[in-house]
Amino acid sequence: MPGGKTLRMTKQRRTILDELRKLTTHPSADELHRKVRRRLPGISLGTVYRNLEVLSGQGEVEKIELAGAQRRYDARTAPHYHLRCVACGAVEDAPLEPIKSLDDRLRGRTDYEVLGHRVEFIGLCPRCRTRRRTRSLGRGDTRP
Amino acid sequence: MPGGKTLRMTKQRRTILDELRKLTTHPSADELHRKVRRRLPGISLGTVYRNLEVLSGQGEVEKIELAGAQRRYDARTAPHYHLRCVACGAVEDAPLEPIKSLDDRLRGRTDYEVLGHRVEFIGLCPRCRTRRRTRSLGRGDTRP
DNA sequence: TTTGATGCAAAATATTTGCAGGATA
DNA sequence: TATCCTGCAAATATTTTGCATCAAA
Repeated sequence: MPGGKTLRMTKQRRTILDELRKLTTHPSADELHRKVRRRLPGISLGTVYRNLEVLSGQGEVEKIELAGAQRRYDARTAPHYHLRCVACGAVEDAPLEPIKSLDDRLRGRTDYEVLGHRVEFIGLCPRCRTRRRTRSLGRGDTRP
Repeated sequence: MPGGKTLRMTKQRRTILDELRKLTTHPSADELHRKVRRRLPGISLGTVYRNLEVLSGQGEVEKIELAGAQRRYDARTAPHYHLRCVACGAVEDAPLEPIKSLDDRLRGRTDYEVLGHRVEFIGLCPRCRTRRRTRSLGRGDTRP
C-alpha cells in the first residue's frame, strides 16, 4: 500500500542489526556504536541513530523509551515489560506476560481511545542489592 | 535525622507551587515558567527547574517522567497511573487505581528486589479522536 | 548575619538534521 | 544511474550548573 522507498542493506545497517541481536542488555545508541565500531571503525553515531530508526520502522528493532532515561534498543520485538535497576540503570525484560486486559479496565472509564500501555518495574538488581547490603552492614545498619 | 539545610520559602518557590496547584494539565517546566512569569516577570527558567526539584524532594510535587517525552510536574502526589495522547501529547491521570499486586507477581520470578512500577497508557484524547475521524471520513476511510 | 536562593549564561546530554560525497540495487 | 546512505559537524531540545549577587530567617 504505501510502497515508499526501497531500503538498502548497507554494511553499516547489517552490522548494527547483527551486533544488537547479540546483546540482551538493551544498549543505548552510543553503547551499540562502541560495539559496532570494532567492526566498522569509521561508522558515526549519527548513522547508528538513523539506522536504528529505520530498523524500528521495519519492526526489526524495538525502541525502548524509559521514564527519564536514555533511549535503549532491543532486537527482541515481542511485546514485553521492562525491569530497571534504580541504582545502576541496568534494564532487563520483566519475566511477566503483558496484561492485555489492563487496557479494557480503562475503557469505559475514559473518553480516550485506549491503544495500549507500557509497564516499567523499578527495583534493585542482584548486584546492587548485594552492594547495598554490604555497605549498610559495614556502617552498622541492622535492618533484616 | 538528616537535618540538612533549612529551606526557605521565597516568593518564587511559593508562586511556582501555587500555580502548579491550580493546574491539572501536568505542565512541563517551561509551560509552568510561562504561567509563573505572569506574576513574577523576572523569574528564570533555571529557578523553576531548581524549585521543582526541591519541591519534589519535599514530596510537594511529583516529577512525571514519561517514555521519550519531556518531563512534567504534578502537585497531586498520591500514586497514580497516567494516560497520554499519542497525537497531541496531552497527559491525564488514568482513572484506574494503581495495582499494588503487580509487584508481587514479579517477586519470586526475578532476582531483582522489586520496589514498584509505573504504568503509562497510550491513547487518543477525545479531541484528537474527532479530528482523526473527520480527516479519515473526508478521505473516504470507511472503517467503523 | 548567615547561607540558601536567584538570574544569567554557559555547559552538559541526548538526539536530529543539512550537506556533499559515496555506495547499493 | 537513481537515490538511498554515510560521515561530519552544526543544530535542537531539555536540563543542569558555576558564579556573583540578593534576600529569607
